[in-house]
Amino acid sequence: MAESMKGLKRTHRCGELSAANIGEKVTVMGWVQKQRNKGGIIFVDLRDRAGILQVIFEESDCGAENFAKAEKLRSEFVAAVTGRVEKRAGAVNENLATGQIEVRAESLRILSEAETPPFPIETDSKTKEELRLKYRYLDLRRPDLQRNLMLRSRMTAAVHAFLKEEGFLEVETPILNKSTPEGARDYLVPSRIHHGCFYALPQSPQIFKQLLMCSGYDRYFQIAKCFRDEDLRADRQPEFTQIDLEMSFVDQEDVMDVTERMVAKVCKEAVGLDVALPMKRMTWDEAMRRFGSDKPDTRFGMELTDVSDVVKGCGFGVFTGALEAGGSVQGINVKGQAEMPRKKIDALVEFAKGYGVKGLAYLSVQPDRSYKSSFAKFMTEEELKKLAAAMAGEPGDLLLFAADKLKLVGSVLGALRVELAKQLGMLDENQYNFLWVTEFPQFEWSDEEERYVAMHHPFTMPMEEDLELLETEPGKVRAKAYDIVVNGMELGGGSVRIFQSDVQERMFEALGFTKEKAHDQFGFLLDAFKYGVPPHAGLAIGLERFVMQLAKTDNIRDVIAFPKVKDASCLMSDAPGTVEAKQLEELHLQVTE
RNA sequence: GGCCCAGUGGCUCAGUUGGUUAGAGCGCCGCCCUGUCACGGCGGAGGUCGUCGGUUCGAGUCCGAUCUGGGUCGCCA
Repeated sequence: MAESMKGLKRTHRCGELSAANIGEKVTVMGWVQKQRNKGGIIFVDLRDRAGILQVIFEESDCGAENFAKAEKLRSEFVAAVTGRVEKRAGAVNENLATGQIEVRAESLRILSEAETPPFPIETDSKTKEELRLKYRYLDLRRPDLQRNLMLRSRMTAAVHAFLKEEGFLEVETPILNKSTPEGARDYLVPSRIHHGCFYALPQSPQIFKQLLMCSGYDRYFQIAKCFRDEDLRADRQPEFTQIDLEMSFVDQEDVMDVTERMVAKVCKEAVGLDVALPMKRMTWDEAMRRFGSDKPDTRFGMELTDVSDVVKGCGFGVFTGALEAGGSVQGINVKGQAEMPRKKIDALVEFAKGYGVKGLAYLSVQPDRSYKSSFAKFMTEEELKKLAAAMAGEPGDLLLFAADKLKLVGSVLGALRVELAKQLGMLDENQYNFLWVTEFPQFEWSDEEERYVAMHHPFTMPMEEDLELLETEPGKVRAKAYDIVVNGMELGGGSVRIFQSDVQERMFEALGFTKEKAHDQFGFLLDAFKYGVPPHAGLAIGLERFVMQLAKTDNIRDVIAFPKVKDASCLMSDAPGTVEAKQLEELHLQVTE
C-alpha cells in the first residue's frame, strides 16, 4: 500500500547530509538499499543519487505504527523519513560518506513498495550486462552509472560555460536532412508526403554549421546528436553526441587553441584534472611511422622500428618475400620479456593474424647474448646480430616482427604494442596524454570504389604547399585536418574548410564527382559560397569518448543512459520494432521478406 | 560477412577421464534478536544445466546446428 507524500517536502538528499547537519530536523526520501532488523531496533540504509544514509527506527521515537511499517521495508521500497540528524551513538562506518551520522526516524511513509529486483543494485555489479540492459532503469540506479551520468552532465555544463565565455553561439541544426551517400551509412526516414523520398538523420551537422558561418554567425557550437548506421564497437553507438563547433576568420591554430583550452577546462571542472597546455603535436606521418596508428597512445614506448633495410637479402624467406612484394619488415622491442612463455607468444601471433598478417616472427635476446628465435636457422649469426642491434635489443628483450604490406605491418604492430602494454600493466589510467595529430592525408585510396575518397570530408582544405599535387599526385596531398587524441583514443577531429569555389571544384574532381553529382548533393552549400563566405574552420569532439576517458571506462554504454546493444537494438524497449500496415501504407512502403 | 569468448536456481559461480536424488555463496520466504552497517541465529522454498538434433546403456559434461550477449577484423567521409 503506497502512501501519499502530501504535506511532506524533502529537505535534503540522503548523501548530502553531514556532521554539519547534526541536530537538524530533516525529511529525506529515497530507495531502501538495505534493512537490518535487530528486533527492537531497525536500521535502514536509504539511497538516492547523492549517496546512502542510515536511518534508525526505535519504537520509543517513532511510535508503534511507524515501527511496524519499518519492519515491512524491503529492498528498493521508496520511503520518506522525517527525523533528526544525530551523531552516531554506535560505531562510525568508514565506508560511507555519511558514516558519522544517522537520522533518528520520527515518522515513515512507504511511498512505493517494490518487487525484489532481478539483480542487486550495487556498485561494481557482477551481473551480466545483458540482464542489466533489459532492466536499464534498475541498472541506472547503481551508483557507478549515476556517477558517470552526473559526470557527463558536469562536462556538458562546463562546455556550455566555456564556449559562451569565448563568444560561441549555440544553434540547433535539423535532425531531418537529405542523405549524402559519401561517408557512413545513413539512417533513413521515409517521407509521408513525398512518395519514394527519404530524409536522413545527420551523421554530423557539418554542412549546416558551414552554412551558419556563411550566414555570419561567426562562432557556433552545438551539443549535437549524430547517427551512423554502421556496426557497433566498444566505443561506438549508432546514435551518439558531438561537441560540435565552427569558427569564422580563423585558421587551424585558432581552432586548436580554443579546443585545447576547452578540453582542459572541462577536465579541471569535472574531475579536477590539470591538463598541460599547449598539447603535444605530431604529424600523421610521424604517428604512423612511430606508432603504426593515427591515434597513438604515447603513455609508453615500444615504438615501431623499420628493419627493411637491415634484413634485405637475409636468408629468411618471409622477410625477403615481403620486401620483394614491395612490403615492409618492422618490429617492436618488448623490453625484459625474453622469457615470455611460448603459449603467450602463440596467443600474440593469433592476435596478429586477426589483422590479416600470416604470422609474427620473434627473436629473444638471452642473458648470455645468444638468440632464441623462430627464424634463427634461416639467418647467419651476423645477420641476427645486426637485426638485434637495429632493434636496440639488449639481453632480456623480446623482439617481435611483422612482414607484409606497409599498411598492414603498421596496423598489426600498432595494435600489438597496445595489447602488450595492456597485458604487461604498462598503462597508467591516471595519466592523460593529449596529442594533436596533424597533416592528415587529404585522400585515401578505396579498393572497393577504385578511387580516392576523402579521408576527412570533401570540404577539407588541402595544405597550401600541396595544392599543386591535387591533380598530379593526390595520394601525396596533405590536409589542414587535425585530430585530438588521448591515450590511444580519437577524441575528436576537425579541419580548415575550403571556402574558394575553384578549390572546391578541383576537390570534387579529384574525388571523382561529376559537376552534376556535386551540385545534386551539395548544391546549396556551393551556391551559398557564391554570396560571400568567410574563411572558416571547426572541429567536433565525441562527447561519449570524452566522458569515457574521465570516467575511466572503456565501455561506451557506461556513459549513455539508454544505449543500444551490438546489433543496434535496445534490450529494454525492443527497438527497432515492426509497425502497423496502416503506417506503411501512409508511407507508401512495403515490407518484403 | 569473418574470427574469438561466454550462456548451469533470482544473482555470481563450482561441477573431476560422460555414470546413482546437479552443489556453494549471496538473494528470497518464515521465526528470533535494541547498535547493526558483508549484521547474527534457526528453519525453508527454488534449477534438468540457452535451444534443437546427434553419439552412447547413460550427457551439464562429447559432436553438429542454432539463439542470445560481449570483444574484434571488415565497416565507421
